Formats: sequence, C-alpha cells, structure tokens
Amino acid sequence: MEYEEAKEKFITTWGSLGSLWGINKAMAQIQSLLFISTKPLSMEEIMEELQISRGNTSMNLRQLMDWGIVTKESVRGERKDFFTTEKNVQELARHIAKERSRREIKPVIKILKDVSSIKDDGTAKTKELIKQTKALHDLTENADAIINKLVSQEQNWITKSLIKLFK
Amino acid sequence: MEYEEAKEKFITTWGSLGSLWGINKAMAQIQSLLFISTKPLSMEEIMEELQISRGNTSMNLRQLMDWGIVTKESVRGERKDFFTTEKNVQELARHIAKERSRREIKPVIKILKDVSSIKDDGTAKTKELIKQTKALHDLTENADAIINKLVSQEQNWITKSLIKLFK
DNA sequence: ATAAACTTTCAATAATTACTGAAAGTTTAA
DNA sequence: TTAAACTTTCAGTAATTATTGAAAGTTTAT
Repeated sequence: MEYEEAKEKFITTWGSLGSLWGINKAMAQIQSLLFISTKPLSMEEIMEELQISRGNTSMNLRQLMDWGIVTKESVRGERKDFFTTEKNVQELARHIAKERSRREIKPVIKILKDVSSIKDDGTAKTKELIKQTKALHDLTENADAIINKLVSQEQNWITKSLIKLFK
Repeated sequence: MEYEEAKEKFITTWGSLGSLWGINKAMAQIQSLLFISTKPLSMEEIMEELQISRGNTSMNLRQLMDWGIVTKESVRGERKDFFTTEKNVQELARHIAKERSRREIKPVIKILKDVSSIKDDGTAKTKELIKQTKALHDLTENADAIINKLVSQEQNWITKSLIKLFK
C-alpha cells in the first residue's frame, strides 16, 4: 500500500466510524483530511478532495469549528479562508469528550436524576423504576466523570501512571 | 411527576440517546422498557406498550439478543416467548462495551495499524500520514483497553479503588 | 397429521438525515 | 462605492435507515 491508497483508506474508515457513532460522514472525513494534511486547506481544496458540495463543506466546517476541533486561518497574501484541525490526538479527544458530555450526556444525567426522584408510592413497578434509573444515573455519571478526567489536560504524573497501569 | 410520566420520559430519553450514539431508537426503547419492567414481557406487550409493529419488535429483539443483553424466557403454562434484559447496569455496560469494541473499534484499530505501517518514502505528506495515524492508533487502542478494563468483571480491589480515585 | 398459536423474514414504504446548488450575504481591494 | 472573491444559507432533492404488514416458517397440542 502506498500513500494515495493509505490516505483514501484512512479517510473512508474514519468516516464510517463516525457514522457508526452518530457523527456525520462528511464531518468526520473533513476532519480526517485536515488531520493528515501538511498544510491548511481551503474550502475549494476540501470540496475537490472529498467530492462534496460547497454547501456541505461550509456547513460541516462550521460544525467542526463549533466543536472546537477546527480553526479558520488566514494565509497572508490569500483572500480565501484556510482551515486546520487540532493535530494533537490528546487535545482532539479532550474536545470531543467535553462536547459530547456537555451536549448529550449531561442532559441525560439530569433527566435520569429527575426520573429516579419521583415519589415512591409503594408499588413494585415504581420501586423498580426508581431503583433501575438510579443505578443507570450513577453509572452514567461515573462514566462521564472518568472519561473527562482521563482526557483532561490537568493530567499530572499520578494520572499518567495510572493510565500506564491500565495498559 | 408520577409513574406513567416518569416511565415515558425514561424510555423516550434513552431512545434518543441511543440514536445519538448510533443505536436505533426502537432497540434502545425495547431495552429500556424491559430494564424497568418487574416481569418478563411478551412480544405482544412490547408492541402494545411502544406502539411498534410485530416485525420491528422481532428484529430488534433479535439484535438485542445478539448483543447479549436480552434473553428469551419460557414461562410455564404459556406458549409464547417472554423477554428479559440484563438488570445489572455493570453487566449491561460490560456487554455493550465488549460488543462495540469487537464489532467497531477493533477493526478500525487494525486499519489504523495497516495505514500507519506504509513505507516511508521520505516525502513530507507520507511522514505526516504515518505520524498522525500512528498517534490515532495508539490513542484508540489505549482507550479501547481502558474502557474494557473499567467495565470488566475481573474488577479486583485495585481497579475499584482506582475508580474511586477518579471520582 | 392437522391446525392453532406464535415468530421470522423481507419487499414495499415511510421517516429521517444528509447533500446540493444557486441565491443572498459578506468581505476586501482599489 | 463598486465589484470581484469568497462564504453562508436554505429550499428542494437524494440517499440512507427504520418500520410496516403480510406471507412464509416454526412449534406445540391434540
């Protein structure tokens, strides 16, 4: 396998992994294209490379910027915008984890808390609902906290050595 | 909020979280219905409760069984099948993590390994592709290992206390 | 062996989600 | 201030994914 094939394979694979986990294909592909690019790319270049429309490119670049993993850059002497992605995988993971936590996990934790806090009317089905949603609440909250800790910047030597322990 | 509303809210919320993470809505809803049920449910009851068709129910129950989180049960004296889900959240998380790892993450790790192993032809773009996919490979492999360890059954006292540390 | 009770399969259809392309909007240089 | 260069928006369309429902298949009781 040489460069072109490897590049193609990487972008395609990352795109399908994205879809599988609820991230749209174009968004994942744009990010992966930038991730292995040696220089900032213009909208034109991205469209050309991935064979997608101007509108699609624009919308997905916006989303990537909202997620904080792509930034617009100016290249001196050039009029058009250029885009780069966070190149450090640790940082990348941190941004993604933080955003998904904030947008998707935290609101669910809130609802699980509400649901598990309903008044116990003494019936078996209410008791079961409370017990099970409480367990799910605790698990989700823990998982969320652990993941955010694991990818957080404030990783001191303790955390780092713990990660090694897990390997 | 009393029972019916809370139940409704829980099932709906869990269903949309599912979609958001690439798990189909009906599948997530069936699982959550079983998760708070005090007894095994028949296909009839599931269809009725969630207002979905027989075919849909059957296909999604099959998938849940393939994932190892729902089991078919016989109730003595009854001809039809009854279904239950894993009630222990820890076990549930373990099954889901294992399956997603096996089906989705492991194959991607394999491809990242292949891609990052292409011959270095000395060009900047090849060097960048190798460097970046290698970094992603290592991160993905670590994340996969950590998550599987965290939810694994063999949680001994060390692991448990580490989890506490992360809280 | 028959038929009732139940489940699965799958082609057709619906619902959802993503994508396009052109018009409207914005920025920049002169 | 004009107009060229560029970007965004969004209604319409396409592609994908989920769902239905009825026919085919299976199991069980007699």
